Amino acid sequence: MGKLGLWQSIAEILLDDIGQKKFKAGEKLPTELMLAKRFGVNRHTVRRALQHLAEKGIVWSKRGSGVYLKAPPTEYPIGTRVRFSQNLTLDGRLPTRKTLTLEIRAASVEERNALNVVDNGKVLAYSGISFADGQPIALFNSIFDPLRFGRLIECIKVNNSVTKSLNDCGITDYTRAWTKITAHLADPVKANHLQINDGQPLLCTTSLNIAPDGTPIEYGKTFFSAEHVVLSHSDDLSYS
Amino acid sequence: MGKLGLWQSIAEILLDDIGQKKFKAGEKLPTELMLAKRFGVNRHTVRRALQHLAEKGIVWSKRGSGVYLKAPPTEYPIGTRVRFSQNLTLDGRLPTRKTLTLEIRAASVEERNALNVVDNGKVLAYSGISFADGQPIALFNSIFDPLRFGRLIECIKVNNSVTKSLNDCGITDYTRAWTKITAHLADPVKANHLQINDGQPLLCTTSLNIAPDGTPIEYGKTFFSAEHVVLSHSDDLSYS
DNA sequence: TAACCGTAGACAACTAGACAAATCTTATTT
DNA sequence: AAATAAGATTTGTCTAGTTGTCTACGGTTA
Repeated sequence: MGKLGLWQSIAEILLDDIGQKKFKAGEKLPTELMLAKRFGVNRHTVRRALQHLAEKGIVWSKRGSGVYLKAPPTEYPIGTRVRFSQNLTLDGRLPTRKTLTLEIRAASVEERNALNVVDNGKVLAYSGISFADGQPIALFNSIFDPLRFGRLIECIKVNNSVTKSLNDCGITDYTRAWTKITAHLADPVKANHLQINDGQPLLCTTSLNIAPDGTPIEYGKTFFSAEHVVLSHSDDLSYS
Repeated sequence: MGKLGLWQSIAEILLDDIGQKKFKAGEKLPTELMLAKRFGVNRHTVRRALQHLAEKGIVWSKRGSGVYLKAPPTEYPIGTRVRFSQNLTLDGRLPTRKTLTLEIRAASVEERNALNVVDNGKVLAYSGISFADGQPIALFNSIFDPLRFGRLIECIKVNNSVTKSLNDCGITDYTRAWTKITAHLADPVKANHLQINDGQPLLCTTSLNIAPDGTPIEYGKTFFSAEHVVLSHSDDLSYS
């Protein structure tokens, strides 16, 4: 039966260290060279051990920066109670978001078609990263009509919540008109943001939210890390 | 199709933005620091991307001032690959299908939990490939209770239709209780069946169909080629 | 032999920080 | 109102540290 390879032993020791909480979640591990010196092996051997941990989703490495301990690999079923017709909200976990862009800019063709309003070709674009318990799980991109929701920029800066900000702009209710779901491979930039390896699968939802009177409100595109998210849907839920 | 570096991806995204006319000609682009924050990378990486665009004569930079868009943006080719739109509530039920397996076998844990019936641990498993226009679109896998639907094997062989066969077994109506959507990478076997490269993304739906009285009928798992399929969902569709 | 493991080195890609040079903004002075 | 000065911003350049990838080589094992 198997004698343990050197790198497997190292992986186990590292796992042990992690289990004993010698490293905090999200923190940087010692560099490969330091680990190599500590274990008295070649850097490549350490790399192999780290690669193993990365495949198990325990650590995540950022080129030029270091290897980081991932937030606990909790399952993120986006609950069975999620209503597809509304924005997906994470319950039970601490949802946070980080803004990447929040600006009024020219609309792309796609955006122009979705929100047919757009008069002078400008849209309000809000993009960022969604976290659950500190783990990035999605890249979102929301497009609004700046004429109706110009105030939204300031509101979002304060509230950090779209629903609440829309409320401040007089939209008390909106519903999901449709959702399209596709899958893609993560490009390097998205992978970097989501702290996954590039080439990993992403779930992509494209959707349109409309007001009760049918006018489009928000055109959104969201990329979920398939590793962390399961989209679920039930027919017999009531959409209010 | 080599792997893209980070800066190459960023250059591509910027090119995309320019093509989509998100920046006007002669206008200043966001500063390197802003772009770095947006893409979640170091300023130097952004600089590399900008340098590339500068070499292509698309932008020019002025020290102390900023980076400016030079050429009038060329219209971006709206790359719309024609894709199959598949409604979420109608799984894998596509024009032609090819049977891979049709047998009664031991149930997996997952299947046992889904169809809580299963007494002696056996299930009726029906798997195959769905085609559209000769193009393989999805790999489906349906699980039934063999006690209730033992005759299904013969029916399916004749009908080549699940709905019709269930009808022959006395099930005139059934509805989708829930659907879970995930994304995975194609393993070599699945890739081969779907005639795509392995490592390509797959959309995976797991679902349960139930009878009007709530008893589970079919537990299904379908892998769609993300390259060819878009799952879509609208609230205002009538499911009948 | 063939496959695998570990060592070794070189280079590329990315991060990080510091500083210089050019420009822009703003306040102050004339 | 115009010119000037000071400070902040922005791009250019440099050095250093870290991870990713590639090639090569020897030893062990099946």
